[in-house]
Amino acid sequence: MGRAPCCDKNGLKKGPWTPEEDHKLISYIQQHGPGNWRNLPKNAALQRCGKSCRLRWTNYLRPDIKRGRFSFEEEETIIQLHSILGNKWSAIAARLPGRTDNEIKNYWNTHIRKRLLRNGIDPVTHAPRLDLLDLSTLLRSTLYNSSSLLNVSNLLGTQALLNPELFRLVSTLLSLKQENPETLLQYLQQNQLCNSQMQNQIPTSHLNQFQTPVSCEAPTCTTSTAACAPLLDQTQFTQDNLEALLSNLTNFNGQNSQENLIPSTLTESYLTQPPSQAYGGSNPSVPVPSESSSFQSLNNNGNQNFNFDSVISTPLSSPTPLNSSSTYINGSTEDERESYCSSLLKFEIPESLDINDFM
DNA sequence: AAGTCTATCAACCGCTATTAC
DNA sequence: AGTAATAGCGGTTGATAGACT
Repeated sequence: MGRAPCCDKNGLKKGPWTPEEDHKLISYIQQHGPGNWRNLPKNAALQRCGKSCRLRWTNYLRPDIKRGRFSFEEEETIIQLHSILGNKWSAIAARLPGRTDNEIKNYWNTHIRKRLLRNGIDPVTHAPRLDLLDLSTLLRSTLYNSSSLLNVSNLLGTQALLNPELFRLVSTLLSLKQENPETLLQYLQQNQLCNSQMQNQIPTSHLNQFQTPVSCEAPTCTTSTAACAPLLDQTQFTQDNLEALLSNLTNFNGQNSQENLIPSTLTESYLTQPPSQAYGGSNPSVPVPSESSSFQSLNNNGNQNFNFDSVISTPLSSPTPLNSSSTYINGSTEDERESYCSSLLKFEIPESLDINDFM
């Protein structure tokens, strides 16, 4: 137990301040200045504790407090400072003249935090959330790399966060594809891409998908039990097959947790990426994400209709530097802010995705 | 129109750091 | 140096307004 609340003593008043109380407090501080909060209530004839008076003054009555909506620049500053300082609201407030730590904290919790989550960013680490990522985008990029050099190193940044079995499998497939597609085919046939572990982890519907030549469309959910049947007929083997296979093998992140190949402990982890890289932009403190940090929206169904084309485009530069003069604009709509921040954050999660699950 | 839900934010609580004695 | 009081901070709560059904 900590110290007893000061306001419990002497039956001091709690709760919202009345205009009369505000007037008393303002008048007293105008005459004597702030400070000596312990004696202030008595001297100002207020039935409040000093702590309450200090809070009321610093958070609400101070003449230099800026009221009203946060500008884009203020919002951007808060995000950037938070990525560096964390929940050091007073330190952040010190960089935002006229804003109080309490106000910034409230604004963070009610607006920015939710927006970051909606855009696939963890508000604590400022890194993309692994459980919102689409690894198939990464793999597809590698698969279609015109240089034809297998760039597994692109994957290394995420390797540590993937199921090791999955990563090994994908790496092997890509390696074989690079060396010789026929070798890859043999590998697929020999392993049937369905060892005991994979049988348990890959839904039947996803495996069955590869019994058809072109598989980039929505998987057909069948009740077939032939999960371990040969996945590919030699005559059917195409790059599309491989792509679809990879996409499905790596597309479980957005699905229900029972089918998730990523260990549950890792779904609470994040990419090992410097915090500010999640945002992009020209500001040195906001590096542009690499190709490997493209992300894909989860579709409305959450799992079935997989769409490569929803990959988020190359990041834009931050529209304004951190300390630029204000481009806005109090009074803009939430949608406009959303749009602004979406471009700032570079990738987004559909509204239909229930971000409350991640809060 | 009434009831319910949701978002917001002022204010409080509990803890740590700092200061005074 | 040790102790108590005070200041300050961050997390949380709860009242309320507005949106939704």
